[in-house]
Amino acid sequence: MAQYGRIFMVSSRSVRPNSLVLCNLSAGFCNFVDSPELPHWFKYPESQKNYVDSDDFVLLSKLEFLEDSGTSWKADNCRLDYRRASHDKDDIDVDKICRILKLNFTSVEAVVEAFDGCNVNISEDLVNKIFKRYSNDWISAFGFFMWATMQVGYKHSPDSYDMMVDILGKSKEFEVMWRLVDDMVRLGGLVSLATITKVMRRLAGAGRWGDAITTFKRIDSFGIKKDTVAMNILLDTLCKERSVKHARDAFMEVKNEVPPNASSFNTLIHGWCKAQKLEEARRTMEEMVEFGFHPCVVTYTSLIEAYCLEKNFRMVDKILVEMRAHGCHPNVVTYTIIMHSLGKAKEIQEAFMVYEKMKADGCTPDTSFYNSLIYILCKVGRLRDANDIYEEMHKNGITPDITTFNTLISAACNHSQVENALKLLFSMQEIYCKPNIKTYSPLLKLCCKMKWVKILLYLLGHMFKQDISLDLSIYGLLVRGLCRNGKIVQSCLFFEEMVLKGFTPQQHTYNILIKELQRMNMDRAKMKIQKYMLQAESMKLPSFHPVDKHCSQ
DNA sequence: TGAAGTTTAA
Repeated sequence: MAQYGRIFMVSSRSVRPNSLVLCNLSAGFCNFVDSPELPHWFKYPESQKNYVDSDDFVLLSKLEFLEDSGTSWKADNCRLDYRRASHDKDDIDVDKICRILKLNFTSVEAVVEAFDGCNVNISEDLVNKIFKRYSNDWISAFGFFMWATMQVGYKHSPDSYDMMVDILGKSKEFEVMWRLVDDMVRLGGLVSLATITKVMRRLAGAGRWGDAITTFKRIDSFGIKKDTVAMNILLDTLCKERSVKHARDAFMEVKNEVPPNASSFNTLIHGWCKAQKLEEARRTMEEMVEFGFHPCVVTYTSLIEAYCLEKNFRMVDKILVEMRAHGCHPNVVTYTIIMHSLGKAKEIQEAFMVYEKMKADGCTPDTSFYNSLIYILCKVGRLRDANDIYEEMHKNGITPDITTFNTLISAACNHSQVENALKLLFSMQEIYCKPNIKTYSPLLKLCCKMKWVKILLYLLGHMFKQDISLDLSIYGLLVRGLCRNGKIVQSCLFFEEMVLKGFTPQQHTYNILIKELQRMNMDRAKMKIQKYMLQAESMKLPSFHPVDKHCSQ
C-alpha cells in the first residue's frame, strides 16, 4: 500500500496509541462529542478515549517553552511531536539520516564528517528519498551525497546524479553544480540530455539565460548530440523562464547549424503569445511557413490563448474561423482555454455554450477540461453543479486528479463544508491520489478559523508523513491560528521552526505572537521569539535564498 | 511541467 494509504484509518482497523481516527463520515458515527474544540463528526475511537483530553499527541510532555521551566530551550527536546518518527522498516534509515541532518550544518564537510561511521543500508531508493526531503537544503543533500559516494560498494545511479545537479541548480550553487557535472563527464556515461536539461533550466531560472545558451552551444563536450530535440529544450526553457527574446536570439544563431522542426516554431510562437507580443507571434508564424511547416492546432491554440488573456473573444472567434479554413480543428485543449477564460470573465452561460459546442464537435472532455469546468463553477458558488460534474467524470470514465480534488476541497472549505472536504480527502486515498500542500492548506485555514486545534495538528502529522513541507504562508497561518486559539506554546514552536527553515516570519505574524506573549507575561519566551526574529532578518542578506519559485512541492 | 489547457488570496 502506498505510504499515504495509511493516512486515515477507519475505526474498524486496529489503531496505534495516540492515533486519532477520522470516522467514516457518512456512516453516522457522530454520537458523541469529545471536546468543545472538535466538530461533532470528528471523534476518537472508544479505545482511545483516555487520550481525548490530553495533548500528548501534540507535543512531547516536556514543554520547555513554558515560563520558568528553568531549562534551556533546545530545538531537539522541545520539538513539535506531530512529526512522530515513522515505524516503517524502510523508513528507519531515513529517520536515522534525518536525525543527523537536523543539526543544521553550515558546511558540506561537516555533514560528511557527521555521517562518519553511520550504519545505514544505502540504496538508490534511500538516496532519492533523502534528496526529495532535502531538495531545498543543498548542504545537507550534497553532504549526504558525498558521504554516500565514499562508501565502498555503492555507486550513485545516473538519476541520483541528476537529482543532485538539480538541487544545486535550484539553490543557485552553480560552481558546485559545474564541478559535479565535470565529475560526471569524467566518470563517463552519467551525463544525459536529462542532465543538461536540468542545468539549462536552472541557469535560465536564475536569470542566467546567456549561460543556458552557452551550455547548449558546448553540449558536445558533455557527450550529448547537438540536435533538434536539444535545441527545442533550450528554446522552451528560455521561453518558460521569462525570456522569449533570448530564445529568439539563440534560435537565430543556431538555426543554420541545427535544423528546426515545427515544434521549434510552436515553442517560439507560444513564448511570444504568453508575453502578449502578438505581432511577433504572427511574424514567427510566417517564418514557420517559409521553412515549409504548416501552423497546426498547437500554433492556433497559442494565438487563441493570447487573445483570451486580453479577453478579446471576437478575435478568438476569428482565429477559430481562420484555423478551420486551414483544415485545422480545435481540440480539447483549445476548448479548455476558451471555456476557462469565459468563466473567469464571469460569462458562465457563454462558457457552457463552449462545452456544448465541443460535445457537438465530437470532442471528448478530459480531466483537465473537467477541472477547469469545476473550477469556474466553484468560483461562482455553484458547488452543487461542480459536484454533478465530478459525478459526470466518474460516469464517463475520466479519472479525477489532484487538481480536481484540490479545487473541490478548496471550494468546500470556502463554504465551510468541512465534511465534504474531508470526504474528498478520503476519496483521494481510495484512488491513490497523493495530496500536496494545496490539498491541505484550505483545510488548515478552516481549522484555524473554527478553532479545531486537534484536527489541525492531526492533519499536520499526516502532511509530515508524506513529506509535504510547509511554506511561509502556512507557517504564518499556524503561528497566528494557534496563538489565537490559546495554544501559545505550539505557536512559538512553529515560529521557531519556520525561522530554522530559513523563512522570515511576516511582521504581522510576529506582532500577534509577541502581543499574546506579553499578555500572558511570558517574558522568557518573548525574548526567545525576538531573538529568532532578529536571526531571521539577519539571514535575509542577498546571498541567502531560502526558497525560490521552484521550491514548492 | 517542458510544443498548447486546469488549483493561487483579502
